[in-house]
Amino acid sequence: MEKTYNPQDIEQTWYQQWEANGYFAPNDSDNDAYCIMLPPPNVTGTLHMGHAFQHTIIDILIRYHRMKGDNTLWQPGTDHAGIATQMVVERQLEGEGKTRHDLGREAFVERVWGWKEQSGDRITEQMRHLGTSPDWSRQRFTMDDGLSEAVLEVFEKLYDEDLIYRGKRLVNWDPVLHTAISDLEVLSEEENGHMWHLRYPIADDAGNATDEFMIVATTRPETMLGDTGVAVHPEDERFKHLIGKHIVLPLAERLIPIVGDEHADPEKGTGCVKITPAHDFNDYEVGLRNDLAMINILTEDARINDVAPEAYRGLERYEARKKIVADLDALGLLVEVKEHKLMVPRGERSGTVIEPYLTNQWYVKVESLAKPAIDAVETGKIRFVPDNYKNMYYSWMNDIQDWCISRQLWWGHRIPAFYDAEGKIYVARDEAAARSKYGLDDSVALMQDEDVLDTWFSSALWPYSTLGWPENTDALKTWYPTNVLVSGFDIIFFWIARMIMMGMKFMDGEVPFKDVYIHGLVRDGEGQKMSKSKGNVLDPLDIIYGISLEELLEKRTSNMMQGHLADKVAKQTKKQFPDGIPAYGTDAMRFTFAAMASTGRDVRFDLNRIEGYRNFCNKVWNATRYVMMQTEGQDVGLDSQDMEPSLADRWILSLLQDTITEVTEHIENYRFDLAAKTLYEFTWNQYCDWYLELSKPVLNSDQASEAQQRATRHTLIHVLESLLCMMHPIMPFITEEIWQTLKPLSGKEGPTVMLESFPISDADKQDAVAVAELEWVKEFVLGIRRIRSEMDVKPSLKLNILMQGWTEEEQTRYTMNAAFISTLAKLESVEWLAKGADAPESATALVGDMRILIPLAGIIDKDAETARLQKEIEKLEKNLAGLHGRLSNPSFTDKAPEKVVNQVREQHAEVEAALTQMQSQLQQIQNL
RNA sequence: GGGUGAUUAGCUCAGUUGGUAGAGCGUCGCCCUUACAAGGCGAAUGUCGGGAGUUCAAGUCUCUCAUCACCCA
Repeated sequence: MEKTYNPQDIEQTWYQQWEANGYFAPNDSDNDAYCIMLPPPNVTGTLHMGHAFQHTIIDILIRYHRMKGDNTLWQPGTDHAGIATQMVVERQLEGEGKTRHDLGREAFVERVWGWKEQSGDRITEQMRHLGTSPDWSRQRFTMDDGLSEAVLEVFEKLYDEDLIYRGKRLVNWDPVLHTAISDLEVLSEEENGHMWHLRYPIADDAGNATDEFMIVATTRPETMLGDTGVAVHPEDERFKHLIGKHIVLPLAERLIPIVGDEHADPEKGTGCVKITPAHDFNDYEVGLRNDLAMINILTEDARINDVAPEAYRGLERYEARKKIVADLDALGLLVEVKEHKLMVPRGERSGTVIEPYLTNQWYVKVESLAKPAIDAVETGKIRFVPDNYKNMYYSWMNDIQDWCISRQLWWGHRIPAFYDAEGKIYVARDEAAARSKYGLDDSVALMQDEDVLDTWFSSALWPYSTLGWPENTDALKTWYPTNVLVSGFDIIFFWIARMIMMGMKFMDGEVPFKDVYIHGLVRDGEGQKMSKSKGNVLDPLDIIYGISLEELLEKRTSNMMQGHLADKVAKQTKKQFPDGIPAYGTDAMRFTFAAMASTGRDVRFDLNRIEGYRNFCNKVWNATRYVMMQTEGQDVGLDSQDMEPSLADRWILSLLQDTITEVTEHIENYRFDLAAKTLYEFTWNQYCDWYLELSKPVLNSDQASEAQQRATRHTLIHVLESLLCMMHPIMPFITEEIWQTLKPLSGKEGPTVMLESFPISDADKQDAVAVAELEWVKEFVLGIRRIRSEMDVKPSLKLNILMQGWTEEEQTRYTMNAAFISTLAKLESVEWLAKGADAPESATALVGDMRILIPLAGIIDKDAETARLQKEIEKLEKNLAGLHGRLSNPSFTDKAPEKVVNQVREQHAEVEAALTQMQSQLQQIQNL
C-alpha cells in the first residue's frame, strides 16, 4: 500500500467493475422491495453541486438497503426540459444566423434530438464519477416511447373526465420565448419604476367629453389603449355618484364605463383605477365581474398591435409607453409622475418582463386532484422529512390554481388534440384514433394542436411511467409505491405535489412514495447561492479531480451572460481559491455531503471541511496499513478458534456494537450528518487513537500467547472490516479498495463490499465490564499525559511513578493492564507506596481517589506544579460551589427526581474528594 | 402584509423526552515515538441574539422584541 491515500489511483477502476458486473441491478429476491426514483436531471445539462449532494444522499440510502439485502432499485433517467433545451438549440442556430422557423418544425425537432444524443449522456457520465449506483440498464427519458405513451394515456383520460380543458385565459406570456409559462416560472422582484397619474375626461350623456375629469394612477400607461373601464370603490363617497357614467378614453377615443368594484382601494393612489382586462390579472377579474370588454393591444412580441390607433402600431412596449406619456402630456392629461417601487414579474429563463396575455391554453383542473393529495399527507400516508415542509406543501395545495400545461414550443410532447375546420376539439393519441373514437371519416380535415405539454406534465408521471405504466409490469407491482423521494424544497410545487396528484389519480389512490426527504440547498463558502451569473459555481468534478486557478478562472468568466461582472468574479475567485482547488477525491466529497446533511435549509460548502474529511480518508488508509503490517502472513484466526481476547479487544468490540446500532438508526432517520459523525468519531478517536495503540503491547510482546495475539489480530481485522461495510454507503471507493486488500485476511468470500451484509449489532459482544475497566486505563494514561504536557516533560523520557492512596482492587487492576498502561504512558517503573509512607516532591494526577505521583527530581519545576495545582483547585472549587448550591436548595432536593439528586450528590462527593487530594498535594509541595 | 426557519466557541455547525453545553476547522504549547506531519500528545475558548415568564432546574417550553434568510401575496 502507498504511504498516503491517493483517490485517483483507485476510484474509476472500481466503478467500471461494479457496472460491468451488474452489481447495480436489483437482486430480484423476495426480500423487501426498496426503490428510489432519481429526480430526472435535464438531459442536456451538467452536474452541479446540488446534484452531487442529492445523488450522494440517494446513493447512501440505496447502497445501505442493497447491503441490507432488500430488492433495491435506483431508477435513473433524464428529463427533456422543454424550454431550457429548446433555448440552447435556438442559440446554436442563432450562431449560424438562423431561427427555428428557417428550419421548420420537423427539422428543428430533429436537430434537438441530435443535440440530445450528442450531449445527453454527459450528466450520466458525470454521475459515474460520483460513484452513484443506479441501475443504468433501466435508464429512461421523458420523451422515449414508453413515457410518451404514458403521457398520451394520461392526457386523454383526464380530458375525457373533463379534468383537462382548453380556455382563453390570461397567461404569463414570455415575449422573448413566445410561450406561456406557469406561475412558478415567473419570478417577481421589487424594482424602481414610476406611477403616472392620468386625467381621464368624463363623458356627458351624449358621449362627449366634458371638462370634468377622473384621475387614475397606473404603473403601465401604455396599457391604457386597452382600457375598457375605470373602477372606483362602490362605497367611496368621492366617486360613488359617477358609477354608471362613462369616460372618453383619450388617444383611443373610446367610451368606457365607470364601474363600482371593491378592487379599487380608496386609500391607494387616487382611488380610481383604470381597468385593462386583457393585460392585467386583477383587471381580468374585475372585467369578468363587471362584464367589461377585453381588448388585446399587444402582439406576441409585446409590440402594439393593429387594434390600437395607427400612431402606435408596431411600437415596442416601452417605446409605446414613452410616446403615449408624451402625447398625453401634450394634451394636458398628464397630472404627475411619481417615483414608485413595484413588483416586476420576469421569466425565469429569459429574464424578460412577463406580459399577462390573453391566449388559448390547455389547463388541468386541479381541485379534485388536490384533495386526495392533501389527505395523503394529513393522514401520514406520505411523510415529509423534516416534518415542517408539509406546511409549505399545504399552503400551496390549499390555494392551488388550475395548471396551464400548454407551451408554445416545438420540443416536447405535442398535445394530442385535433381540430376540425370549425375548431371543434377531438382528443386522442393520434389522428387515426381520433377518427375512430369520434366517428370521423376522411372527409373531415383534422389539424393537430401546435403546442406541446409543459415538461412537468411528463415528469409528474415519473414514478410509474418509468416502471412501465400503462402496462401492468412486474416492476410496477414490485416497486410502486416507491419508498422515498429525495429532493430540494424548491420543487415541492413544480414536481412533488404534481407527482402526488397524478400518482394517486392513476394508481388507484396509491401514493407515489412514502417519504419525502427534503435536503438543503448547497451554497458557497460565504453562504451565497451558487449561480452562473454570480460566478461562484463549483463543478463537483473539479473538487474530485482538482483544478488550477487559471482553469477555474477561465471556466467561471467565459460565456458569462453579463460580461461586465467578469472582473468581480475573477477577483473573488482569486481570493477564495488562491491556489485553485486540490484534488480531494470522490469519497471525501461524499463524506462531506453526508456530514452536512442535517435538518437545516442551507448547506455551506466549505473547502476546509472537505479537507478534514480527506484527511479522514487518509487516516483510514493508514490504519489499514498498520493492520496489514501486523496481520499479513500471520495467523489471524481464520482456521483456529483458539483465541484469548484482551481487555482492549473486548472493549473495542463492545463499542463497535454501539456504533453499528447508532449508524443504522441515523441512516434510517435520514440523519446522515449524525451517521457520518458517529463513524468518524469511532474510527478516529476510539479505533485509531486507542485500540491500535493498545494492540501494540500485545502484538509486540514476547510474553503474549499465540491465542492472545491471534485474538488481537482477528479483532483488528474484524473491526476494520465492519467499519468498511458501514462506511461503504458513504464512501464507496476507498472502502472497496481496502476491503479487497483485506479480503485474504478477513476470510470474506463475496466479490465486493457492495454486496456484503450491512453489520448487525450483536448484544452478546456488549461488555460493560470491559468498557468500565478500559475507561479506567484511559484515565490513568490521560492523567500522566496531561502532566507530561503541562510540565514540558519530553515525550521520549520514560517515567518512574509512585502510587499513593490505592486499594488492592486498584493494584490488581493495574497489574492486569500494566502492559497497556506502561506502553501508552511510557513508564519505566511503578512503586506502590505503603500507607503513610513519605513521598518525594511530585506532580500529581488523580484516578478516582488514587494518586499518581511523578517525582519532580530534576524533570519538573516546583513553581510550575504549584501554579498548575492552584489552577486545578480553583476550577474544582468553582464546580463544587455550583453543586453545593443546588444541593443546599431544599426545593431542589424535594422536587427533583431522586435519580437526578443522587447524581448531583455523587458528583459533589467526587469533586470534593478530588479537591481535598489536590489541596493536600499543594500543601506538601509548598512544605518541602 | 401572511407564513416558515434561523440566531450556540474566531469560523462552519450538532445538541435527541427540560438536569449547569459538544464536534470539525482554526488558535496556542510540546513532539519527525517504525500506520498516518493529510500525523501524535496536550491546552485555551461560550451571560447558547435581547428581555420577560413557567419550573427546584431552560440552549431546550411560552410570550415579546431585534436581526437575517427563504416561501407566498
